[in-house]
Amino acid sequence: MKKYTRDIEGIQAFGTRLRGLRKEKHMSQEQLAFAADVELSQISRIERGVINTSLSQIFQIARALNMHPQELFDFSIPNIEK
Amino acid sequence: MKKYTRDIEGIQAFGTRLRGLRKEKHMSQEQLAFAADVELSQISRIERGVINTSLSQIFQIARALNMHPQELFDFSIPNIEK
DNA sequence: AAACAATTAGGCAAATTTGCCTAATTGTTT
DNA sequence: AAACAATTAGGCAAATTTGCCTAATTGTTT
Repeated sequence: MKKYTRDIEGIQAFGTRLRGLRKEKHMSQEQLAFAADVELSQISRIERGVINTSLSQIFQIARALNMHPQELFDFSIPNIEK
Repeated sequence: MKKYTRDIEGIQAFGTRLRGLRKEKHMSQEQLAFAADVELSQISRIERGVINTSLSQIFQIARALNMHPQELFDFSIPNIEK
């Protein structure tokens, strides 16, 4: 049996961060989805941390928010200093 | 027919960045793979930009390199200021 | 409270990733 | 050049993501 381990905490932290940034910009999930060319339901899944999204969607979403991908990762990681 | 568009340039830039960081740390792909708990062939695919890897593997690899995920995205994005 | 907007939930199928593997190619050291 | 290490290439199957969709739930405004 294959193991598909994943960093659940990181995925959730990312989702929370995304939600915060989207709200700061006063965008609805639908607006972000349209701008990023990503499905509305997918934005919802990412923000809730139920999905392990892809590098490409990270770039697409960052661009839709008009920010650098690094900003999406601007939260603390245990035992790692930025 | 479904379209699975992707940001090829971003994916390749990320791979190039990862390779640079790994070499800076004098690690082989095998060492990085072991430390990140990601398959060796997967590291190879990511660095070559042939695959659109996941958020979780980004976190796993960053941790294996002992750095914040933001560092993996430390390259310029057209028309976006950091 | 009613009406509306926004978000969540989840099913489905196709596309893609990922782990596992072996072989081939390329790079490095003696 | 030979020997070895490192990387690339790619096939396969299972797991997962993603787009597309409809319905249910939650939040907001009047």
